[in-house]
Amino acid sequence: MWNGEHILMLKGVNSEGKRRGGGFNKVSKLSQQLQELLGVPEMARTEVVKQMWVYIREKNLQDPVNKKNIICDEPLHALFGVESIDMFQMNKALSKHILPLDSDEVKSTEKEKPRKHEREEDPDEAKGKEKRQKGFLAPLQLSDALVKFLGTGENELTRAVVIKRMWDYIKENNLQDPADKRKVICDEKLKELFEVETFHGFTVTKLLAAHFLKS
DNA sequence: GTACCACTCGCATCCAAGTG
DNA sequence: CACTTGGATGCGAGTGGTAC
Repeated sequence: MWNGEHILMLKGVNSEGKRRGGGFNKVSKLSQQLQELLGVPEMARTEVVKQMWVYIREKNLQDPVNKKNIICDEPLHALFGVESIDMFQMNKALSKHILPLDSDEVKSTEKEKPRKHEREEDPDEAKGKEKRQKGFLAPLQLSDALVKFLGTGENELTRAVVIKRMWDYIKENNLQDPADKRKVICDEKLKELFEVETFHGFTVTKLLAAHFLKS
């Protein structure tokens, strides 16, 4: 028979059991109704499904004609708002009752990662002018063309800020290739700046490199 | 020589049970 | 066996000036 190991092998998980962190395994917060049904406030999505099936079999709620169909008893009816539900529909319906822990306030310790904000508020620039930002955070001199393109008059920005602005612009003007959103189709302004028709999202920094002048 | 950090999206991954 | 459904998550892709 197929045991867990075989399945893991099939799934491409190596023998050391190194598994990618799956979103399914993440413990989530349950809605009030689901909490009442299952008796716990938090559970991994996979566990929820499992428990639902335990419950369904206990109560014998499967439609004998079509076992994929589940006849809702009162608690389930309250939960899903329907008389019966297809097993796949149930997964969909369940998602309304499985909430990210984030929505609950800071109960867990580590989940909070306001790294971006921390950095935005990084006081280095405000307080310690003499302490120049380093590496990626160091502001760079922009080419005239890039200054003109950005249209803000700023001639010194960090790489990260420029990249962000670029993507803002790309999205605003809907320049992403719908077939592959990593591809960008240049409009006139971009063509002028980069002198290409299209470019790959990853190469933005490469293209931009020509517009960062060494000081 | 190497780690650092920012940006973006696509993809594989995780699991359950029943059907074809 | 492969396929169906749900969706969050982590990785990987490329770049590069600077500090260690």
